[in-house]
This record gives sequence, structure tokens and C-alpha cells, in this order.
Amino acid sequence: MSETVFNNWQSIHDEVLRRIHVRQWKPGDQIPNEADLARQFCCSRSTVNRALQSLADAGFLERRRKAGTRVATHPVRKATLDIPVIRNEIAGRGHEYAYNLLDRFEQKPPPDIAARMKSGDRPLLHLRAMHMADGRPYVMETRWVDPGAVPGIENADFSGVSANEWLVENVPFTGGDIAFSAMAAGESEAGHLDCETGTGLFVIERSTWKGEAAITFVRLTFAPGYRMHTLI
Amino acid sequence: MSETVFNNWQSIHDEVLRRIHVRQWKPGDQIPNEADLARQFCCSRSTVNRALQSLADAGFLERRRKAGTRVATHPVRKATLDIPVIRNEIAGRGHEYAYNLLDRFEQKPPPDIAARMKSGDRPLLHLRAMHMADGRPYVMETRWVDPGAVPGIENADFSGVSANEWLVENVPFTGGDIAFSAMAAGESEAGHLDCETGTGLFVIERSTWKGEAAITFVRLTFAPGYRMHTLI
DNA sequence: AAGTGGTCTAGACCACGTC
DNA sequence: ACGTGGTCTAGACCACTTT
Repeated sequence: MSETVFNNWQSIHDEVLRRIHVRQWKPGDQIPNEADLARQFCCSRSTVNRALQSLADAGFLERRRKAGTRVATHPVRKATLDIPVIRNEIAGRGHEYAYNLLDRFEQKPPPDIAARMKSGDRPLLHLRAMHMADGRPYVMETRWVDPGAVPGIENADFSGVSANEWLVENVPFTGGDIAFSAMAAGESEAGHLDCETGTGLFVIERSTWKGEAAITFVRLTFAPGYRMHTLI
Repeated sequence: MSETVFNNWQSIHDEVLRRIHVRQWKPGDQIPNEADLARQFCCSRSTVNRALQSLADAGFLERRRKAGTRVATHPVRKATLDIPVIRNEIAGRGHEYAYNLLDRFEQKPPPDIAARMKSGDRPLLHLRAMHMADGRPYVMETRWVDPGAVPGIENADFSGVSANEWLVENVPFTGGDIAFSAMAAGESEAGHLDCETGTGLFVIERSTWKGEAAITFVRLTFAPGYRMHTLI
């Protein structure tokens, strides 16, 4: 015999979600206001507020002052992806991690990169490297770094530690963007990732900035079969 | 002349983030406890708590009772992706949406699908459809639905409304998982998506559950050039 | 055992947006 | 104008985990 009691915000969260799932409250419906729910659940309004905010964050509710709280009509599901450091991702899967630098030189980047990084005519540092799992290619990293935004990078040694880890350690960033896409393996990818040309490859591109200044742009081209996975 | 005052949790959030960015608090460092920060910021502990929880959610801080709050060592960046209904995604980009059903039949699914959906030997409803933007192929949808989990689906008409929207309207789900990957276009994809075979295509696969029962599995194969994008 | 975050409460005031 | 959510406060108790 178990009586449900609502003595913490999680239990209220779950109960509200249950009512949505059993369609007691349907998409588009306005639900009671916080004060009423607090009376229903015999708790304070702050606790109800905590629960409803959490549900709104997750996309189940839409809240507006005065207009009240409604069940979201278009369940825009938000998937939260973890973007780990590659070393940890590989180690976390129980494989042995290895890293090796392919190229490192400074040069004027192609126009699309220069545009993304707002670097104008300045030369950027270009790096290419492979990350390996148990000796097999895991991902190829192609990176551009603005040396102007990253003092000290000329003397950094990327033969042993990846640029990613060095940057994380040494250059705090304030924002960025990330994009996921697909490409077909060309000659270069096929060679480095040990696959046929024309194989579908998963690609992550990420730019990071510090304030207004672009720090780095990186393209990660994963070996065939890579999947990025999360619960919703 | 502007004096920064800390009278709401956002201002404290920003100040803590600033201290992390200027490396006053470095990765791995333990920061003062909530009571001390409350005194520093001249506010109540609850307000500090709200700010730090928010930073912990975003992955900037790691908090453990008794052990205190530390700046995250490996900024596992969490990217939050919105997964919209395709109609809205296309309409939101200012294109005209169209939908058409390719196939619909009931049959025993291939073993990998049966395993994912734990459907055993039961036949499942199979659907294939195209979503078009301004008359051009946008994404191909391949779907399996367990009719046992979705009463009434036999009579649903998917020639005008997509299975996705019908399911969202009619079958509440409690959870699921989503995976992103890449594939090379085969004959079938090339035909339907109007591209060459061997083009790299972006793929989203999603399963949804109601409690323990699998409702549906869908594979969305996007036309070339599709990018999924978000800020971090 | 003791220090830290997690949460609840009751009351208050405010900001916003709809009416 | 007024109803709603957003937030703050001060104090309290509890849960967890490290010492």
C-alpha cells in the first residue's frame, strides 16, 4: 500500500508529467496556476514553481506571465548531447587512445574558413591530426587556430597532446557553435580513415569564440559507423 | 558609471562565469561554498544556489555534497538540439511543405528492427514517406509502428498527414532515444532524394517508448547538404 | 562527526503581458 | 488594471560524502 505524497519538486514534476501523458491535460490546455497547484499538492508555491520550471526547460510546458502555463502543442523535443573530449570518449569505451599529428603549418586559410573566423587576410595556424582507438582510425581532426587570439600557441607542442586538450586547458572560451552533417569519403578521408571512397562519414564542425574573437574552427571527420547517441 | 550589483541569480551566474573565464577560478579549483558566496554577493544562499545549479546544469561546475563545488576540469560541453516536427522545420525556413506517402503495409520487420522494438515475431506496420520543401526532396522517412501499442492506427489515414504528426497527436510517449549518423546514398536513396549514389547523407534514427512498450522506430534520411546546428 | 549542497516553507515584491 | 509567473529572503531541516 503506497500513498503518493508530494513533498518534493520531483514528485510534483512526475505527477504533472503523468497527467500530461494520460491526457488529463492535453497539448494546448492551460493548467491550473501555481497557487492552485500548491493547494492541490499541499506544498508551497516555490516547490510547484521549481517543478514547472523544470518541465518548461524540458519543453513539456510553455509558460507566460499572466497568460499562464499551457501544455506544449508542438513537443519540440530537446535532445541534450554531451560533447566529450575525444580522449575520454575513446577511453570511456574501453579502448586504448592514441594521437598523432599529421601536419602543422601557418598559412592563409581558404575563403570559407576566413569568413567563418573573421580573420580577414591574416594567416592562421593549420593543424591536422588523427585520433586512434586500439590502433584503428577513429576520427580525423582538421583545425584552424587564430594565433592572434591565442598567445603562446607558437610554442605549444602538439605532437604529444591534441590541440583540443591544449586549448581547453589554456584558452577559456565564451561561446561557439556546433554543426552535425554528413559527407562522402574522398581520397584523403579514405586513406586516413581506412575506408573506401564514397563511404558516408559523420562530421562535426565546431567554432569557438572568446567574446567577439574567433579562437578556432575544427572539423572532426569520424570513421565509418560512428553514431552519436542520446536519450530523450 | 555603473556599479555591478548582485540582486538576482542571473547576475551571480554571470559573475561566476566571468571569474571562470578570467581564470580567477581555474578548472579543478574548488570555489567558495554557498554561504560564503552569499555573504560576498550580499544575497541569500538560495539565490547563490539557483545560480550555481544553473551553471552545473550547463556543465561548467561540478557539485557534490560535502566535497563542495569545483570548476569542471573537462568542460564536457552539452549541446541542446531542438528536434522539431519536420513540417515546422520546413515552414520555419520559409519553404512550402509537402508530404507524400510512398508505401504502407504490414509485415514482419527485419531482425534488427524487431530487436530494437522487442516485437518478437509480430508483424509491424511499415510506412515510407517523403517530406518536400518547395517541391524538392527534403527527407525520406522510413517507419515501423507496433499496432499493438497503438490502437486505432489501422484506421488512420497517412496519405494526408504524416505518421509523425498523427502519433504526436494521438500517442503520448514517455521516453525514447535518438541517434545521429551518416550513410552513403544507395540506389533507393539516390532516387528518392534526387542525388547521386555515394553522396553522404545525414541520418537520424529515433525510437519512442510508452513505458516498456516500443511504439515506433523511424529513420529520417536527409537530402544532401542537411546540417543540424546549435549554439554552445 | 562535520561540512556541504539539496530542498522546503511562508511571505513578499516585482515584471510582464493580456485584458 | 490585474492576474500570472519570476524571483528574493531568512530560516530550517535533511542527505550525502568525506574526513
